[in-house]
Amino acid sequence: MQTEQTKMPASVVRRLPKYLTHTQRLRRESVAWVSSMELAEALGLTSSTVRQDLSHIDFCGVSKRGYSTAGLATSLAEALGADREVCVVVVGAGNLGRALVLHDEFARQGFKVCGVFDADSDVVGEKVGRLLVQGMDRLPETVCGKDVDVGIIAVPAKAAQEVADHLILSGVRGILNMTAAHVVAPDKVAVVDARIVASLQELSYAIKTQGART
Amino acid sequence: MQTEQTKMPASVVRRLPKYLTHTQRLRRESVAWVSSMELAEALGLTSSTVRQDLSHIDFCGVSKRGYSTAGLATSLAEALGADREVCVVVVGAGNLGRALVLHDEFARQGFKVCGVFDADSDVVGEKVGRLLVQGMDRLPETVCGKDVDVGIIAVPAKAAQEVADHLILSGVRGILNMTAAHVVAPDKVAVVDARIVASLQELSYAIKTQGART
DNA sequence: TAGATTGTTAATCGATTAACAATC
DNA sequence: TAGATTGTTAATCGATTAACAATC
Repeated sequence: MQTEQTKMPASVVRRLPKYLTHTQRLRRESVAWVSSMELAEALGLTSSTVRQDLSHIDFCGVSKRGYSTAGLATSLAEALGADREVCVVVVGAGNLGRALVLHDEFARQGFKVCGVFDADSDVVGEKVGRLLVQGMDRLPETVCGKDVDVGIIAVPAKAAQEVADHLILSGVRGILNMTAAHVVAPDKVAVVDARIVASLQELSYAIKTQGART
Repeated sequence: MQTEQTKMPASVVRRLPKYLTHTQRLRRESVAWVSSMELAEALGLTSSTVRQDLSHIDFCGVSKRGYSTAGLATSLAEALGADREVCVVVVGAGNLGRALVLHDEFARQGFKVCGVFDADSDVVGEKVGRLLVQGMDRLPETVCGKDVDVGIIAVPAKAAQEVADHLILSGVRGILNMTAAHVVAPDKVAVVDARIVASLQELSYAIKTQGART
């Protein structure tokens, strides 16, 4: 059981969203209890890994019954910081950027898109959902004024670092990088890569080696 | 140096796209040689990890000079299967699906979108770029007829498994899952999660614990 | 040549799995 | 109660890092 001061291992943090998503679904289906074995089965893990992972959050299971889905969902959300609204901005109003602004799943999981920006003055002023595309010069005031924690980079790869630098100067504390480029940031700004093309390349490798010995 | 029969560790495969992207960029910038230290520096790794990783591909560096960017890019592409065109289909013609169909980066890295599908008959027939949205019943013939290796799931999370089952039956060998739901597939079909929302939740955790001891 | 950098072996570190006492 | 399931400790496994001989 985790005291608020220590960080969980990254490997554990990366699995927590899966537990959360699945537990929320069980709740919607009115399932009240779930065991480590059932979670493992559903998510392709071992029950041992599940119990180890859940021992990091501030929540206890019950012998012979497992974990209450209500309590588990709440604790997981709290552990991840998914119990509060997180404001994000999207930089890049191309196809991908627009899709992210309009992505329903974000709002449903507590991520609110508070602004969309583009360097191209031709698209500045266009409407994306309820938002207007703004010029990059407006980024700092939006980040400060609306308490934006996260910036999403959805521009061509070659502009990724430049956009990251803008976001960092504007004061975001986390960056979601949708490009294939590596982005450098100071320690105080967390960077996570979404790696869409890289994921396809992983698949390409997996397909190529299907049948080869492990 | 890797013989074609053994698979590389997943941890290595996940880093190869980063080496490839960076090396391609160096080539564009007319940089002919790169050392393991330079690669490590640029990508946030150690030079030891870089040398270990590159020892898995069929390519040798040169003492005192490092790796030829031309040779490295070619070998990495070959190792990943990125030297041939991979046909993909996108299932889901919502905002995200459409954005992926139109995503320039795919074509540039050798992924060709050969079809886009949706279960909603209202959007079937609409145009996305040069493609028409097709009904789900057309999926099997497209996958077979056009030798499609990969299906991308870009539908609401609750329909993810159903779409995965369609793709599997149609004969794809890999699935890129853009939803938060876990997707189950037989061993012969590789699944990679893009985890956009999960990545935001990772960031949310990182932000929440910024300043906490590691 | 001297010095820099590779490829590889050995050491360390961390993550996963197994095992089991505690418990409801 | 008996049996199932947790939380945790110990064992295993794999990934990363360090070290260094070989080499250009």
